[in-house]
Amino acid sequence: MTSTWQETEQKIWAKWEQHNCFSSDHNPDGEPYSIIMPPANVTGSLHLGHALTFTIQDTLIRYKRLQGKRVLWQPGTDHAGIATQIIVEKQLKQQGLSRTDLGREKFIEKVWQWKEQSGGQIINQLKRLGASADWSRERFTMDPEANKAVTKVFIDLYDQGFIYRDERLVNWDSSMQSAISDLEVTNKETKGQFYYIRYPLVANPQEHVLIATTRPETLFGDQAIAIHPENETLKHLIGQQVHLPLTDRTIPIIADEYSDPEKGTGAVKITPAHDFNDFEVGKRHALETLNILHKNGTLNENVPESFLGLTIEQARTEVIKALEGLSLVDRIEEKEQSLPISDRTGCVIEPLLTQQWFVDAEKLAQKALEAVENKTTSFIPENWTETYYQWMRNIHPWCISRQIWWGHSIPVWYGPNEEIIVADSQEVAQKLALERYGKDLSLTQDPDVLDTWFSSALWPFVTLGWPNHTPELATFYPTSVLVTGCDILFFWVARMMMMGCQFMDAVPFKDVYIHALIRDKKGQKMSKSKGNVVDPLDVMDKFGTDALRFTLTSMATPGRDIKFSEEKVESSRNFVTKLRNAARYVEMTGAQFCQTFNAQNIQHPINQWFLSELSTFIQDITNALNTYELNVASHRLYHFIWGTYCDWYLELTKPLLKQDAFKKETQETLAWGLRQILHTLHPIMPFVTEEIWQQFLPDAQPLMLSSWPKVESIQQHTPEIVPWLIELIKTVRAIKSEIGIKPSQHVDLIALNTPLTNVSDATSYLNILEHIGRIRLSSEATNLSATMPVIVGTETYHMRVDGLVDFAAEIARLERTLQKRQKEQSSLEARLKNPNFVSKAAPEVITEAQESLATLVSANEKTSHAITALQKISQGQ
RNA sequence: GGGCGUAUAGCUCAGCGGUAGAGCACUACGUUGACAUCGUAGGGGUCACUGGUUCAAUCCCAGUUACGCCCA
Repeated sequence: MTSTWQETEQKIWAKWEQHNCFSSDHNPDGEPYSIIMPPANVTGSLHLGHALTFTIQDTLIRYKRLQGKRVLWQPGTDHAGIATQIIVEKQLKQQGLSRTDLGREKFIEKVWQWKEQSGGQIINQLKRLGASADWSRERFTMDPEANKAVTKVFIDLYDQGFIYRDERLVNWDSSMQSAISDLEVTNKETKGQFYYIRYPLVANPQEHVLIATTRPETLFGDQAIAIHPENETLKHLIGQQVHLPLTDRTIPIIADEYSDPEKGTGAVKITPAHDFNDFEVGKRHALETLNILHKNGTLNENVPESFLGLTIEQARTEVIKALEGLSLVDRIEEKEQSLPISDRTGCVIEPLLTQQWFVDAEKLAQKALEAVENKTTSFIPENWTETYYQWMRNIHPWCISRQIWWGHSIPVWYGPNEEIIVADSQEVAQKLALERYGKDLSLTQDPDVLDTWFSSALWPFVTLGWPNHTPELATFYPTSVLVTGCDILFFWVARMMMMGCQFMDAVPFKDVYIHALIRDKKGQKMSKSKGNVVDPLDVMDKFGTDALRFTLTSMATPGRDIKFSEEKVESSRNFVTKLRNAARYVEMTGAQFCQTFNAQNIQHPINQWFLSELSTFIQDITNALNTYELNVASHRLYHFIWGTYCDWYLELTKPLLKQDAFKKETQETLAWGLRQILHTLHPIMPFVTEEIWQQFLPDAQPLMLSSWPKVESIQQHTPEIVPWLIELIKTVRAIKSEIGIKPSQHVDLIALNTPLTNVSDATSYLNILEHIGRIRLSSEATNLSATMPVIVGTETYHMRVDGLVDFAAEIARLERTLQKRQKEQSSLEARLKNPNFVSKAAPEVITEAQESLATLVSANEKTSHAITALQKISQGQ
């Protein structure tokens, strides 16, 4: 049973492909609607987060396609520089090789080979999920066209002064030996030691300044001791020199507000080349930067020889040992400290002074910031706007160079004295050099590559053909909406905004829909190390893709994380089954999907009632999808299909179909209703809806290319008799259940005054009551003392009960109802008696209150009477 | 330190200025020709706490408590 999903889904997918359903050429005259798919990481495989984000996108795309829009969902993959390089390097390592053994060119070749063979499996997984992107337009961030665009962007930004090279502190991952983004560093709280060290004063070596540090090994790079200028106990030392232990250097004691008198000893060592804060202090006081680390994280020649080549950990132990030998360690305390860890390799990040390329993000951010301020681009939910502002207004220079091999090369060549020549090829660079220096020079290209996000930032327009002026670019840019999780808001969204505003002079998307993140059942983040990862492919195998998709959309409430559990998917799977069974019923009645249905011609109130329910339903779904409320849409679909369509309408049609006069129109309404359900459910559950569609219309064009229902063409008239009928059946069922009569047992209902008296086709209702409610209406006068009261609205009917009946249970039930309603009644009465309410509340609120009070009073009277009557009967027994 | 958020039924979560809803779980009954992956009926909540605004607060405002996420 469970293994059949995959097969059915594959067949449907094949049919879609056969009909070229994914192409963006459909509806050529429609209004353009486009979504850029966040490029999936080539190294990735589908996880639940992907499943959520791509289900949302696919739902929107399918919805808009049905609405007749000209849609483009642009797919692709991302070369994921660091991640991919790490994977390929690992593979090499298994063969006992390193990338340097291969050399750069051979290594890159290997990466391409890997990409062709095992990269991009996620694309097939996305197809399994039903993603209806225009797969013929699939792009890769390392495509030659993309590379040209990246190069052009670099050169243009350089020429316009947005890109510069500088020696600065960067986050250095010493296992990878590359700079990484601040966004790829996580600070982790760990237990560490706080070392109190004495630095002897030059003027009087017997006296010391006590400093506290978590990083004693960086002492060799110290350039000063800082004391807060208003630190009463220590400020007399400012201006003196101290002897830097273990070296023959002396360093000054300076005044700087960075030193917090409350923290540590109030005196803090300043190591500009190895701490971001110290770097700033150093700049303020024109201190030198002395780098003491090799690129692999060991100590370099700027430290005494005995420490040379030690790792940081070793150096820490050795430095403390040496200082203890000199009696310069005052004490060591345990201390919580936050340790910067590389998200990529898990190793400790060192701030390291290196030459890197930077984007002046502050300058580039201006237009991107304004675009959100003036609502050219809006965030959904809105509160992300504040987070975006916060980051954009405090943005740091963006370090875009990486010391790895896999990625877009930096289009820069260096002349003899590291003179910079920016050009899109070696030839051009040589030519420029010749022009500039008047002679042929040997140039070397910058060995670094660009941050992967630099190229992804261009994705919205590069995938559409930029820098060429393609028709796609003209049609689909700016894109309609970007759908993504909040975790890449800064990495990607902000940067696309910057690049789009800069190079297209227009925002890359009008809306940014930020959805929740997925957690496990207990609300914890899913991670391989915790072993709580749920594989969406397993879920799809077990419950079907539609069930997974429906689960995800029904839980996609903006601004709230999703706790994922299998039980929910199970319940969605049951929903799929329910729909299948309903379709089977419709088929069994002989109903067919016909093109000529006209809702206005439908005569029977049951069918009219259903059509009117259907029309508000479609309106609701349309509204919900228009406002990205996929959870609202899902719930409405669930309750309409299960509750209104299956539980009531289908049941009501059973007796109706037996009547020749209404058989045909009932069949038609039934089938047409199902058809509208398929259209509206299709964006969320594409497979089962398509399957049923083709069951009814095997030769038609796929449901995927059909059209969204129009509410105007549906009858809006609501016959009141149907709610009365439903209410009557429900009440009788409740009474039966309460007093222990089997649901299947027929009962007589003495009803003198019903809406049926004025209806021409009363037979059909009597049939319904008989078949669905097991109720026979009777107007025979009878001894009311052997009956149960049945209150429907403001009328009381009498149910004849023979044999053993539990009057007490019914009295209790009625009393429960009465109690609840009386509470409501008195609250309404109190409100209406309150002069403030009557004078201040809105007139329609007052009218509404008066009306509901009147209804309540009447119903409560009926109920009280019924209770009294029952009490009398039971006493008389 | 700055920003954002959450607290509603046993669980997971909707909702909203007019005293509460769903799914799952639970209880009872049930094969009426779509469906037991089901049907019918039912039990279950001081809407975290304290103030304020209002004719009216679960909802708006302020504070408190607890928990989460992001940035520094």
